[in-house]
Amino acid sequence: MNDVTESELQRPRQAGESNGATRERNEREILEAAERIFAQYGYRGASVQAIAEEAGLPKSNVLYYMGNKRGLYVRLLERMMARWNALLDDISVDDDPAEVLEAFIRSKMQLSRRHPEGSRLFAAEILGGAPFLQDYLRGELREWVRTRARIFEQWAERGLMDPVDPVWLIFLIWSATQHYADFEAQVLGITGRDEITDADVERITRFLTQVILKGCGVRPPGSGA
Amino acid sequence: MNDVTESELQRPRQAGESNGATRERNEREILEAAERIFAQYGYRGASVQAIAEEAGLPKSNVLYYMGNKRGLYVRLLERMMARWNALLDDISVDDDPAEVLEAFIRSKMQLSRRHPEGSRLFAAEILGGAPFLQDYLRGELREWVRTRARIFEQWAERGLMDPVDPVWLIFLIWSATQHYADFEAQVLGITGRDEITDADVERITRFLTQVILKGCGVRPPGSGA
DNA sequence: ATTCAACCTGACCGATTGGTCAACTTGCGA
DNA sequence: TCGCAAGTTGACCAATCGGTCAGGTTGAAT
Repeated sequence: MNDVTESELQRPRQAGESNGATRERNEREILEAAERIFAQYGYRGASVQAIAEEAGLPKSNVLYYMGNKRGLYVRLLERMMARWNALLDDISVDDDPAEVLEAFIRSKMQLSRRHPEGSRLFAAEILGGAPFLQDYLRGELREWVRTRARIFEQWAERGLMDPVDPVWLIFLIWSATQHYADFEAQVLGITGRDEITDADVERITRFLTQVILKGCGVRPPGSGA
Repeated sequence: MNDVTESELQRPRQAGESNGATRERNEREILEAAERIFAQYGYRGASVQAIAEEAGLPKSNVLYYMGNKRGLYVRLLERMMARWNALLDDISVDDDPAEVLEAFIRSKMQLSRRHPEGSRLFAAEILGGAPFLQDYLRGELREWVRTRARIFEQWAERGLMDPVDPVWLIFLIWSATQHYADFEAQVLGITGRDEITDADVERITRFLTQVILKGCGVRPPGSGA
């Protein structure tokens, strides 16, 4: 139909308002609310009405900004994928395995901690068979895993770590770090706490780093070449 | 109202049928179908209609047997809890840590493999904040974890393993083993396979056993006292 | 003062939701 | 042959679903 970018370039375009500020603010609040609701109930279980109430807006207004439920959901998934893709973006065979693995565990933990709803949204999508993420899993993410796996293998060849299957090692780290966001209710229920503190996250990070590094025969950082 | 057990004892009770066989068969098929649907869509996202179609029965028939959606869901959760409770039911401080940990990892992997839908159902429930499982998590399951954790601690005191936090160790094993059922779509998408075979499960089990045991300083089985 | 795009929203739509109910069939025991 | 509980199911209900739309308000630019 009409190319938005072009028409925006042709004319100043924003009237009836002091900027794109209203849109920006409302969209942000809708996205936040939707992330919570979708994470809690899944795609089908979440209703636009519930998202609207969470955002403190009429349902019509939510649909005005987001078009439809499906588009809103996909937009949230893409936002989360972008956050994930930014992780461990540049590692090389010449890096120190211990440092890289620790950085991976740490940044993954922080991603789950900073965006627990996004993390749960992702988990719910995959739990349901990943109907919207098939292409991403079989494309971008597969490549991401492959390149890292190759580096792990080379480390093993150089004797810097045990010859464990690198893909399953990545899955192990993924699952362990994901757990504290996705199954927060379980962790809290069993430990008897009422929230996970920053100190907890730090302890968990250290625990996972220690066990996983030792478990695949990587010497801890700073123990020389 | 009426005590079913008593009236069943007073009279043969089953008429209009050759046994309780019809009920048994239909209930089994409904439970199977419901497990799949609830696992895929979550409690809210699943519809009784969808469950009925999956079971090949009219919606009315499903409700005739199960009463209502909520009861059906709770029944499935309880069935899965019973399976979980049967796990690692009797361990002692005097057992070999390596053997116990390997048995734990192995039986947990097999539980997830044998009942992938039940496993995903459980995961979806917890992901949504465990609205139906609060009591279980804060009660039975907490005790289960505590008693095992105490044994791990004693092993550490005896120098049979590193002094790692036993609760987080249990969570690590839980999350790693759970992953292959819950995020099967992700594992398949990334590895490029179209199913997880028994051989895969065996390899993953060995990988996890090796890394986790080594990671917390447990000597592999058979290396003597 | 007029214009106009952005913003806002109640009313409404057909479809689907969980659940009820009454009428029906089935088939063994007496 | 008849009684009777178990089993079966289509019709129906109010509530909610995702989505549309017409008719409004707002406010900077002209």
